[in-house]
Amino acid sequence: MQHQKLATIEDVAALAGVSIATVSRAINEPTKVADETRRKVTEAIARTGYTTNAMARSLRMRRSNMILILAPDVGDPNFSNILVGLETEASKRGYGVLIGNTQNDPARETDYLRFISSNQADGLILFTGHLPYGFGQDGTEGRLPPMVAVNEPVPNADVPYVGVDNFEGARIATEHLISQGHRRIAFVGRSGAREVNRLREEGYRKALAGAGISIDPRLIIDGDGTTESGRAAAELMFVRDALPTAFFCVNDATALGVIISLNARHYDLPRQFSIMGFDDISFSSFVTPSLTTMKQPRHRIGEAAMELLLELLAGEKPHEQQILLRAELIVRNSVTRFG
Amino acid sequence: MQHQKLATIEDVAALAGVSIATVSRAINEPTKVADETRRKVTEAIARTGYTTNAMARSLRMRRSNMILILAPDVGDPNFSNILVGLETEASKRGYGVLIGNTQNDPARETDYLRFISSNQADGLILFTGHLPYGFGQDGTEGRLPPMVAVNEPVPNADVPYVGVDNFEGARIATEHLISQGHRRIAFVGRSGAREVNRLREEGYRKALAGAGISIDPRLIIDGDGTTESGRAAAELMFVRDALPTAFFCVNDATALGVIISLNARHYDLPRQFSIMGFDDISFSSFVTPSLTTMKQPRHRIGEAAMELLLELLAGEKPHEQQILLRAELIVRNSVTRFG
DNA sequence: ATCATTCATGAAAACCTTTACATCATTGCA
DNA sequence: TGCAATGATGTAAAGGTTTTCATGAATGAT
Repeated sequence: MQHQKLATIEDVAALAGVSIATVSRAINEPTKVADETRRKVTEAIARTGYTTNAMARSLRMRRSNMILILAPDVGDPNFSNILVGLETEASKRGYGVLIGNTQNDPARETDYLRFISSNQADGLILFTGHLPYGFGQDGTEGRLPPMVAVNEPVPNADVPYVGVDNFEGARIATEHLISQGHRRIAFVGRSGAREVNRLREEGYRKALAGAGISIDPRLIIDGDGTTESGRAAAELMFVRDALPTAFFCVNDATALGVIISLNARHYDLPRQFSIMGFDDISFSSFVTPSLTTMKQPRHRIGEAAMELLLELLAGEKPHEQQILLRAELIVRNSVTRFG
Repeated sequence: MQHQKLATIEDVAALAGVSIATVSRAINEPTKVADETRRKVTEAIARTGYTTNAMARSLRMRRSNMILILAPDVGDPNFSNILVGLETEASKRGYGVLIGNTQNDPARETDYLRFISSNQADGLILFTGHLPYGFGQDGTEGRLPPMVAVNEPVPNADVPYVGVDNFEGARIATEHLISQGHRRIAFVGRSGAREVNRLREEGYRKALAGAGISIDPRLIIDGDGTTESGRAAAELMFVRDALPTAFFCVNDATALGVIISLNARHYDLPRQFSIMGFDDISFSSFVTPSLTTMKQPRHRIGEAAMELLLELLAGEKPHEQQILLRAELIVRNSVTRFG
């Protein structure tokens, strides 16, 4: 350990000729200390290069000023942009962020809980859509640490949630297609398992109902949100021979799959088919045709979630149990007028 | 603070009828304790739900088992994939990772150093390409904490480095173009500032020299690695009217810009121009034409860097001061035979 | 002048571990 | 049997803060 011994609060106290209590106060509650003493302390700190030992402080105060972020896939671009918002807000308030990549592995989820139970983290941001395995079981219910769910809500547990308004966004997206004259609109990416997909499907249905368009079940295709599932879904439509004039895809990754499939079949996009995505991930503007989609305010989502969590940590009752941010329609080239 | 008071080592000791020292040993050095006592302790731990307080332990042991990762842009896809490797390896060895988004802001970099100086992190992974502002100045040189640079080497400081072999990768990429019959090959993305760009340009030059092709300075264009810079570079070539048959781009983002520009001018790719990238970021396979590129072993880079850092922390001399991993040629559709 | 407040400071406890050292019992060997 | 060596456990110190409570000085009011 090359790290030579660091100055402690005692060194500062000695140099300033005061007690350690005074030094501590001079740092944390400057008004409670006489001007002159404060000056001496400040100088002593500068001279010794003192910086307070976070471990000792955390031990004493029983809080670490750390937030644990649990995500199934840290590499996911949708995640990493929200992370920026989370980190920005946390660091602004003096908190650090610890990240845990769970890969949906129960063992890893449980393992990460040690950060909470050992006081290494004060709160939790959850991207997983469920309580970490090991929580909420065996009556430990009451002990849940402060936490906020992002992106995927947590069913059957009242965990505050921050995310985009999927229902409303999907409705707007579908209405945009309708406004362009489309009436046979497919929904690609139905899923019983994922809440997000379900909400987007609801929005889609709502828009169609609102326009008096009846739903053709053959135009609703399952998918898990991957590019591959989008490709497969498009292929399936050709097999079934029930074709839409527009595809509303549950997310951009899926939309990309649809585009790849249609391009491979040498259709002229968007003249022959319109495609609408959801998310606005980075490459959506680069695909050909560039993707018309609903943009998630990712940075803002991260900020809002962290704000909410910090409120919780401060002991305040959260303003609201759920914050839904609006998605914004981004018009590019993949949707065009029909008829 | 709903968190009811947690069990301490004393509670366990009392329940097991032993001293706290014995409990500590039973946990950390099980062999040093009699079988029977160990059993009693284990049971007491289970009964109390005890988990050791990381703060107290860290305070005492003067190490936090945390690694701080400093990156200019946490949202960057190239970063986030390496992060997965870093995190995987760290968590395997019982370390947590703390992330700091510096945005190249000196103030933020300095701020993050408090994690190091306050013992909240034992080591540092650096993506920034330079020592954090506030380090290495004023003779504090000797105090540098254990750290490893990733992606961007740190000039003028012997910081161990892990990254892809940019020179060799660029050479292989360029040779691939040459092998396809290209002789007028542009290099897009020269930069005086970025070491990575410089190395890739060197590899490019080496390959041309090796094939006895003289370099046309008009085919070497500046760029900062963004998609926009790629677009601008392509446009510039048309203005200059010195056209290549193939573009070797310093990275995939740049290549994408070139493709966008050429597509906009309605060239038939790859028939009229070949494009080669570097990095293999996620959307490279989805662009039209899909991008032939050099794939960075991102996950492996993360793992190797973390391994190296943990070795350093364990006090071992690192095997090597620099680990260069090979980039792999990924052949897709953007490069085709010329002539 | 007296007394109650207020203000600035200090002493010491508490936060929860790990570990050096001491103690005592047991074992092994001559 | 006697003594050294080994093994298991306990006591107490140390790690560096924050904060309660006590103390004493200074201020203000009567």
